Amino acid sequence: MPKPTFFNLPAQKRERIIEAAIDEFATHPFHQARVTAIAEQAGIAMGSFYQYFEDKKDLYKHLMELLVEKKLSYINSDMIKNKGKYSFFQLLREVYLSGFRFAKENQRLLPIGMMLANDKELYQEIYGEHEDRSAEFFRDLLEYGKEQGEIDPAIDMKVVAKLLTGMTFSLTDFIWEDGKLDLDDMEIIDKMLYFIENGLKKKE
Amino acid sequence: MPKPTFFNLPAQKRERIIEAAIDEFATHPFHQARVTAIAEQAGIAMGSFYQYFEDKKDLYKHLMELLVEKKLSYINSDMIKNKGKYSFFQLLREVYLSGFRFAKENQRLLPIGMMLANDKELYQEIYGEHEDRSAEFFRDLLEYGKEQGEIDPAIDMKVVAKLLTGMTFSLTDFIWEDGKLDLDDMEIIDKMLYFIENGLKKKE
Amino acid sequence: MPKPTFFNLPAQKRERIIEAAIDEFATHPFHQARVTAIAEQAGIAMGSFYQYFEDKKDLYKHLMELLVEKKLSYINSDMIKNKGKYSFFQLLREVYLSGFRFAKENQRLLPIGMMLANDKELYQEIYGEHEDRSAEFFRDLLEYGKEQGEIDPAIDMKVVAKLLTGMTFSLTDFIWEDGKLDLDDMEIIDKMLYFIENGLKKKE
Amino acid sequence: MPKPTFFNLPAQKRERIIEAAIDEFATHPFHQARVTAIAEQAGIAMGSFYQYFEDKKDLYKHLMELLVEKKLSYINSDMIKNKGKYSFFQLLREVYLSGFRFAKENQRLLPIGMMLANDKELYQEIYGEHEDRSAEFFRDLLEYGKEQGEIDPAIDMKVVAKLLTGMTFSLTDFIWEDGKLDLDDMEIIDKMLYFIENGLKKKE
DNA sequence: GATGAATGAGGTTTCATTCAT
DNA sequence: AATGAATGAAACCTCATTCAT
Repeated sequence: MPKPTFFNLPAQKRERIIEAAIDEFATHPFHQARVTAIAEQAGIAMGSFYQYFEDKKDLYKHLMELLVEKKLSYINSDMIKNKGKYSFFQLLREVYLSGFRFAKENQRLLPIGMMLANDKELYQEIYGEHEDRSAEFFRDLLEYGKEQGEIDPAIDMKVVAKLLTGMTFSLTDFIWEDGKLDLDDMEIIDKMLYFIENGLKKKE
Repeated sequence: MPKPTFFNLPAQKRERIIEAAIDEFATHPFHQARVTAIAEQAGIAMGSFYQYFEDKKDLYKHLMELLVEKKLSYINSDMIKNKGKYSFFQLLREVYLSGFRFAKENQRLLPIGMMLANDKELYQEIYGEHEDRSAEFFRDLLEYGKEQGEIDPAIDMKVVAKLLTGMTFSLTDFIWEDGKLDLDDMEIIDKMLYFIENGLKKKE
Repeated sequence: MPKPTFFNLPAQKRERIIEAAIDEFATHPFHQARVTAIAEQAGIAMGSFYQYFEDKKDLYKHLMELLVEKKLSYINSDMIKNKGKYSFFQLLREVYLSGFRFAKENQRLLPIGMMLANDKELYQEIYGEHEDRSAEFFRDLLEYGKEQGEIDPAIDMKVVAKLLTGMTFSLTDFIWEDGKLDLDDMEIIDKMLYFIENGLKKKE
Repeated sequence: MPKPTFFNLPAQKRERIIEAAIDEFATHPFHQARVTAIAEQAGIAMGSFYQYFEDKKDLYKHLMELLVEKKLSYINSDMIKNKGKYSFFQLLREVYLSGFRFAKENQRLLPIGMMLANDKELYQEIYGEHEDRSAEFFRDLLEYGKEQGEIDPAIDMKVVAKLLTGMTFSLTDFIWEDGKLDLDDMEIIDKMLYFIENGLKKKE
């Protein structure tokens, strides 16, 4: 929760600060990231920084919120809201697709999330104890697929929810290690789904 | 590479140092880990540390090598060497099983690998540019499965290799977040393989 | 000296500022006291503060003057003015009594004076080089007592003046450490004077 | 409690540090005193300071202990131990005399104690809640005087103990404001005691 | 006159690494 | 080879004061 001062800032300046922060946090793990560098790069005085934010962590948390918000905006929420009209596999495709699109268009942001994911101590401070949101999301989705009778009942929901989560990370990795793959978005997603679909769908 | 002095140390002392290092690196990201803490915990003088290692990173690299070595020792290498006698899915099962066993018996080590995986800067310094060993390994394995005619030819090797890698991370996560799953080892692995097998195997 | 702006302020606002200042200076030594805290508590903007006062010290000095003024108002000035009609010991009693009453009714203010008394650097800046007003006051009083023939001529004026001063501090301390003494005002004063009187009065 | 490192230092260096600390703390209230200044003046690196002391407060506490220790060494402990052989007033004289001697020979140290006495917050952190040691000491002494039948029974012990304490402060003040008094030590003490003795002694 | 953002010097503390014994 | 003290570059953060509206 940045201080009110921050939100009263002219949008342009606010943006400059956020950009600078992203640059720094994307290239350095939290404890290695320097407030000084951010202030400098944003063109503000050290003192001003602390007029906007409680401290380094405060800015970091804010950044995380922005990212989540941004990521959510990539999901075709129409589709999700009207679940009923779509098959489980269509929905899954949409989810992966949006994740992929987001990652592709915001490559700079990827490391930040990745780093946080691995600094458990920090992660807890920010999101509290509560468990992996991603896995939870997939479990709901799977549950839906089951209800629709699209999923092989022999499948273990818990295990697969976790696996699907792991796969999104793999997806991100493709982009991160960029250039090593010459397929276009749809293709990757479809190849992936082909595999998943076969793995999950009800056998007749 | 640690200095010769290190290897001349009585095994017991060497071990104490390694243990101390593991403790520290398992609980703190590289830059946050303190050499002082390691030396203290190992019961050696600060000065001695630098008689054994070039610097902090030197010790870290060494640690990584030890871990890889240890992990490899968990693989039923017999099976792998005599690939020919086994089906692709049997081999895959063996791979996951050994990975799982290692993780379960060395929970303390998991965070270290995880953290490294996400500090790309550090990762490169240690492993150079060369790409993900894990994915490479799976691609070889998949290739073998294809040759054996066990895998659906419509499957994209590159993509799936990456996915299989991602899944091993998910596996590790199960253990890390410990206690949240009430299945025993085999069961988890088998549920996972059931999904994978359906996804990959040749349709008739 | 506060700027004219300050004195043009509506009395109520002026008071709010003074109260806030007292609160801050009573709980923190001068250098530790924060202008920000005062402004905040008084409900004025940081910038306004500097429209009223030259700087932190300016406000502080002003505060001191107010306190002295307030303290003086506790003395039964009638009695002092008409010295001639009273015995030295009656006057002394009056002096201690008024000091005590002031302290008791303005406990909040005590620490401020105490702190200043011990920050010589600050003290000088405020009161200049000139010596302890309190001791001076007592010396005059003693002189009077001597003239009246009430005081043992063997007594050294300078020394005792200082001692009487020290005693007023002790008095203040009683109140500060509040509750540790179960006598009422008069009683304390009288017990104290009993001692002093015996110490000073002319032997026959 | 400075770190062991500090006590392992060559006496000379240790002393240089202590001297530097005294210089700084004698001229600035605790929060205003700068570690940098101390290190510089002592001729050690900033880092070294923190190898010797936990932090600024750690050094400060240590200093206080040294001072108390030093002050105690000024008391003619023989006399105190063999109370029985001396009259109350002789003992009192000894106490004031030693306090005076200490103050006179360690003028530099006086402000430190004074400042601490008025930073209640700090005082508590160092000496805990427990009440004024000085007053306690005098109460014991007075009790002794009473038992010996030397003190006017009408005297209130609590009140006078506090007053005697206040007087020691006055004494210190004489020295602090140095040069303003042209009597020699004994004389001051004796003049003071003359007053006190008359105040306290049993009337016949 | 009022506001509140902007500034930046300055302070404490941490820690990897070097040095001298 | 072992020790442990010495070093000093940063890093974060605070706050009195100035500035621009």
